[in-house]
Amino acid sequence: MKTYPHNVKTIKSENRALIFNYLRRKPTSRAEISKGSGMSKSAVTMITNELIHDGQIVETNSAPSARGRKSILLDIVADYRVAAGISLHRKHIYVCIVDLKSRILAYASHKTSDWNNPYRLMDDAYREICGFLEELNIPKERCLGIGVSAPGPLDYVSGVMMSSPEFELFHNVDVRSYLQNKSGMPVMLDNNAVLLAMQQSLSNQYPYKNFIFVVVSNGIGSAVINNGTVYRGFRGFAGELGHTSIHANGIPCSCGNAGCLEKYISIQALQEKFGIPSYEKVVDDAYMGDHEANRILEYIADEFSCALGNAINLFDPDGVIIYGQFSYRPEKLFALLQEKVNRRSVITRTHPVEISYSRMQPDEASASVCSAIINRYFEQKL
Amino acid sequence: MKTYPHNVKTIKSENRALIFNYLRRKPTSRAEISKGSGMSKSAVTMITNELIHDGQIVETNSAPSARGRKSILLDIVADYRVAAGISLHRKHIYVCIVDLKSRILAYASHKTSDWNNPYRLMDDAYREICGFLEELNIPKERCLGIGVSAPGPLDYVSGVMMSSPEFELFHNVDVRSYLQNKSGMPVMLDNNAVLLAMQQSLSNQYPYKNFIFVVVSNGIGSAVINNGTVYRGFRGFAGELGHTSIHANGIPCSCGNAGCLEKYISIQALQEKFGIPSYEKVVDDAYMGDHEANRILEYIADEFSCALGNAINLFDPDGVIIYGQFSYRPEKLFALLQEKVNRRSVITRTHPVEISYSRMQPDEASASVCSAIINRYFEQKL
DNA sequence: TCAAATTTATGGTATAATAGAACTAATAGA
DNA sequence: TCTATTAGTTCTATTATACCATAAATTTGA
Repeated sequence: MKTYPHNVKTIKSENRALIFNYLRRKPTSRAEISKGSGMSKSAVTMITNELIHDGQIVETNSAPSARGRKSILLDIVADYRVAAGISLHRKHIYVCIVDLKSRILAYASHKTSDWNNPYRLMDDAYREICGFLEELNIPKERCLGIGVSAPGPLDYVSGVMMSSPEFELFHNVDVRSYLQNKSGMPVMLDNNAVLLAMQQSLSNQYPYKNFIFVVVSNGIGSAVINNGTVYRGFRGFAGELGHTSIHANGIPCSCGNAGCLEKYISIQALQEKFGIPSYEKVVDDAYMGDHEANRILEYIADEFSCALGNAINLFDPDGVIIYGQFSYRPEKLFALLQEKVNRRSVITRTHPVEISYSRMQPDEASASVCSAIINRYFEQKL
Repeated sequence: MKTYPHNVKTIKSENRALIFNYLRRKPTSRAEISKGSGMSKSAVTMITNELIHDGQIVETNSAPSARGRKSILLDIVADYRVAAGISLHRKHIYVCIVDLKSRILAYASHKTSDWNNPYRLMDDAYREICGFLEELNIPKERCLGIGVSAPGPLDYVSGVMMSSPEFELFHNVDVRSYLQNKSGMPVMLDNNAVLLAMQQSLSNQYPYKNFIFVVVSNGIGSAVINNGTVYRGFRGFAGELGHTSIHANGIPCSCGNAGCLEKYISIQALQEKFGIPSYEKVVDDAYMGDHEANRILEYIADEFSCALGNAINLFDPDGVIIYGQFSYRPEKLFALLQEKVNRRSVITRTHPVEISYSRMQPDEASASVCSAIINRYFEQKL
C-alpha cells in the first residue's frame, strides 16, 4: 500500500535511483541502462549528464561491441562521498571510513570491555571518525553520515539499542539521537545481519533474487532480501532465526522459549555437548575421516537443516547464504546441509534452493556497517 | 530493486491506484484523499472527475463537517465490473460472481469426486460462470476475469497447479492457459491462504499493518501481508507453516520432513492422538470444565505456539490472524495461544503481537477467490 | 438574517520530466 | 571508402502535477 504520491519531480529521483542501481554494480553504458531499465535514451542521457556535471559519476573507458559505435561506460565516482561506520561487537569496537564502492579508507579496531558507559564509547568512536576525516582531508560535508551496527536487538526506525544478554548495559540507548546531535550528520543504526545481507546482495557473488542470509557467530541472526530490499517486518526485528525452536519441548533458552536453534548448534552449545576444542578442529578431523567429528557435522546439519527448512518453507527463497563460523572449509558441512534441507523443505520440491556459504571478504564485511548509509545515498529520494 | 521506469503517464495510473486504495475501503471525499495521500487537490479533482465520467466512481451523500462546506463523499461503483471465481476444495467446487465490493451476486456449490478430469471440471465451472453472467445480464466485457483458488501447491506466476497429496490427479494442470484460452478473460490462480489474507487485509477488521494469516483446515497454510501487499517470496510458495517442523526428530510427514505442525494439531492428528469425535465437542467440553478437554486445548496451544512463535520471530508481524477450524468459540484457545506465544517469541519482548481469530464472514471468505482479480483492477497499472 | 470564517472543490498557468523522432558520432567489415 | 550498425544528443510535443486564485457551500455568531 503506497501512501506517497508521485509527481513530476519524484519521477526524476526514482529514475536516478534506477540508474544508480545499475552503476553501483558495475560500469554500464547509457545504452545498456536504457535498454535494461526501459527508460528512453534521452532521459538516461539527461540524468547521467547531470550526474557527470555534479561529479557523481564519470565516463570511463569504452566497452567493445560487436558492431557499431563503442559504448562509453559510466562509473560511480567512489570518493564523491564517504560514510563513517561504528561497529559494536561483544569484545571490540570497530570504526571505519568507507567510500561509495565500499572500500575502506581508514579503520581502527579496539578491544574494549568498557560497556559501562555507552556514551563514552560513542564519544571515543566519533572522535576517531573526526580524526580519520581530517587525516584523509575530507570535509565533514562530504561524509554522508554514520552507520552503526550492533548484534543485539535494536529498533532501526528510531535508532535505539535495546538491552540484551550480550550488551547488558545498553538499556534503550538512543544511539541515533546522541550521535546525530553530536555530529550533525545522519545516523543509521542497524542489525549486523541486515547490513551484511545488504552488502552481500550488492556483491553479485550469488545470483539470488530472494535469499535468506544467516549470520552464525555467538548468536544466530538472519535477514531476508526480497527483490533487492530487506524484508523488515513491522518494526525491523524480523529474522530471529537463532531463537526459532526446533524442539518444542527442548533445551530451555534464556529468551524464554525452548529448543532454540542457538542452544544446539552455537559453538558454545557444541562445546558443551561434545566437549570440542574448536569448530575448526572438528572440521579438520572430519576431513581426515574421523568418525566422531563427522558425527558432529552430521548433528549440526540435522539440527540446522530443520531451522533452515522451516525458514525456507516460510520465506520461499531461491537461496540461503550462511556467513560466519561455518564458512571454514565449508564443503563437507554444506553438502550435508543441502541434502537434509532438500529432504525437509517442501519448497525444494518446486524449485531448487541452494545453500551456500558467504564468500564475502573480511573487508567487505567490515564495510557493510556503512551499507545502509550508502544505500540511502544511492536511493536519492530527493 | 525497481526495474521499471517512471514516466509522466505512470504517475497518473499510480496516483489513480492510490485514490482507489482509499475509496475501496470506505467512501472518502476529495479533500480527505488529498490530505491523506499528499496529492494536490487539483490532481485529486482531475483524476476523480475522470473516474466519475467513466462511471467507475460516484458522488454519494455529503459528510458532516465541523465547519465550512460539507465534503462530497466519493464511492466505488460496485457493479461497474464483476469478477468470476472458481474455488477448488477437496470435496466440492464453488463458483461465484462477485462485484467490486466483494459482494456475491451469484454462486453455486457442487459436491464432486470427479477429480479424474480437471479439464472437465473447469469446463463445467466455466459453463456455470457463463450462465450466471447471462442471468445477471452482464456482458462478458464487464467481467474482469476469473480468479481460481486451490489449497494445494501451485505456481501463481504461471498459473499452474502442481500435484499434491490432496489433489493427486492435478499433475501440472495449466489452469491459466486452459481457462484463458477458453474464456478469453484474464485468469489468476492463487493459493487460498493468500486470497483470504488479501480479503482480510482489506476488511479493516484488525488494524494490523504486517500480519501473518493462518488458515487451518485439513492442512495448515499461511500468508504474510506486509504493508498491504502479499509477501510472495521467490516463486510464491511462501507460507508453508503446516510443514514447519516443531520437533526436528518428530513424527514423519508425507512431505519428507519430520515433526511438521500438521502432524500435531490438524483435526486428523488430534483424532488419532486423543480419539476425539470433533474439535467442537472438545471445545464445548473444555468450557464445561472438562479436564481432559482442557488438556487437549493446552496441547494444541503448546504445539501451535511453537510454530507461531517461530514464524513471528522470522516475520516480525504486529498481529497473527487465524482462520478456520479454531475459530469455533475461540476465546479459551486464543488466550492460551497468546500466553504461550508471548513466552516463546522474543519479538513479543519488543512490541506486542496479538493472536486473533478471523472474524471474516462466510460470504467474505467465499468472495476472496476473486480478490486477486479485483486487486488487479484497482491497481490499474494502465 | 447576514457577514465573517472556514472548508471543499475547480480552473488556469507555469513548470518539470519524459518519449519519440531526427540527427550526429563512432566503429567494423566489405 | 562506403555501408550497416550501434551509441549518444538535441529538440519538440505531450502530459501530469503544483500552486495560486477563485468559486461554492456551510456554520457560527453578532
